[in-house]
Amino acid sequence: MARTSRGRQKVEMVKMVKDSNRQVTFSKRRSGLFKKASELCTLCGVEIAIIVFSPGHKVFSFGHPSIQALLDRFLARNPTKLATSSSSSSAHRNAQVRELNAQLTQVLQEVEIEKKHGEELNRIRKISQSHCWWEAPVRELGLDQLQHLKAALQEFSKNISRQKLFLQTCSAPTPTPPLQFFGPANPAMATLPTADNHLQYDIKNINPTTTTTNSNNNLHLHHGYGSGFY
Amino acid sequence: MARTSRGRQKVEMVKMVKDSNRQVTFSKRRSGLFKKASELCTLCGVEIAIIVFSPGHKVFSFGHPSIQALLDRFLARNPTKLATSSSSSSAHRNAQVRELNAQLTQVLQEVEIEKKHGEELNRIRKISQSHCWWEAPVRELGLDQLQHLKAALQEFSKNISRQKLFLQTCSAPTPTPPLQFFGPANPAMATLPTADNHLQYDIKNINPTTTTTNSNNNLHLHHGYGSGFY
DNA sequence: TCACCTATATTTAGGCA
DNA sequence: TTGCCTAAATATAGGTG
Repeated sequence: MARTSRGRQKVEMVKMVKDSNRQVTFSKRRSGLFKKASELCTLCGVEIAIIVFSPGHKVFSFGHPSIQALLDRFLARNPTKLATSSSSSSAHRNAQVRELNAQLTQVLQEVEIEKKHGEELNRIRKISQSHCWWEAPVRELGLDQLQHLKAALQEFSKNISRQKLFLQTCSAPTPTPPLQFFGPANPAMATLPTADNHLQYDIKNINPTTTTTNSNNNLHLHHGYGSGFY
Repeated sequence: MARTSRGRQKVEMVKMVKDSNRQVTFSKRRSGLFKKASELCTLCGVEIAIIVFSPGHKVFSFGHPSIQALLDRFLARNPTKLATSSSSSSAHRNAQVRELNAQLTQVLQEVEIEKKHGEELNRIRKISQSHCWWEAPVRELGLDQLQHLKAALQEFSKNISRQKLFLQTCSAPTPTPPLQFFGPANPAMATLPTADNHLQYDIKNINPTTTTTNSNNNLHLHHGYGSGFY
């Protein structure tokens, strides 16, 4: 087995840059957090409420025995000083809310567009990289690829030599010779593999022993939690 | 000293019977929970509020950026049927407006980030293309570049041959031979870009870490939390 | 209650399905 | 999104001061 996993990686305590990563990490760690909370509930018989506003504008909450009850108790102890200024008329108020809603919708659309843009660029970059697979360390290429590569490069080398001779002979601003690097003109190149069959060497990992940790679960039942409304 | 510690013991997920143990465990696990929460805040840029009623009838709370704000937002989304409905309508209204404002601000920030991201990707792409000049048709290359390229590729060709031989000799799943394509050994290649200077922009490593856990370091600053009043 | 120690028990990052 | 996998990073039980 060719070292399938590098195991858990250390991660800097900085906001994760990549959106997908952040999402996955959020998901995993949120469930971890809620699990810890539920364990604390059962082990120590305490009451806990957790509210999380996700990056995706969702609300997740955990509460034992009930969020509402806990919030009520908490608010009773720490009276909120909600701004009861009642500054403007009801109509004005409604207008404000509608305005904010409109802005929010619009901006959310912008976010969507920008995200698509970003993903598109990432995609392009990835393609561009896979197009440049020979840039990767040789050790990552398969034997077939290496043979192809060798043949192609020798052919190419000859072409280059000719080209160089041609240029030296002419000594004039290059008049666009009929040569292309990796163009379809070169049959050796036409069959070059693309970067994604690296894994030929992988040995199928068949692990009959299901001794892995996950067979016995649900020791600690999660006290009802779920995403909030809206 | 004979066996000072038996290490961490497994504990049943039931309420701990011994009072002192329960206290200690509560203390430890509460701080662990808050730490996890703060990590989640930092890593994923989310907002979290936690309220814990301890077995000793105390209240501990964690909140980033502020419990009050988070509770307001939560209550704005999940209208409570609090008995104290006296000022409820106006207060609730205010909470709603604040919620919308908060969302709006957050989303505007995201737009900014996404835009920067997009620009950054464009920039990288441009650089990457200019660095990948050998990908372009040969006709577009200058003499210097061609000579460079020829030398580099011939060297590479030799590497490939060696590599191939190695593989044929071994006939075993490649145990990572000590050969690299663009290693520093080849001076012609030394100036060629390696594929991984794309991401420089997101490496802001500010970590004065002292890795030992003992030194009481605030690596991940806990967004102000502490015991609530009473 | 908190800090520190050791030796384990858990969690989880990054890949993959 | 969720679940599974591996290997490494953390958390933490139990003990001591």
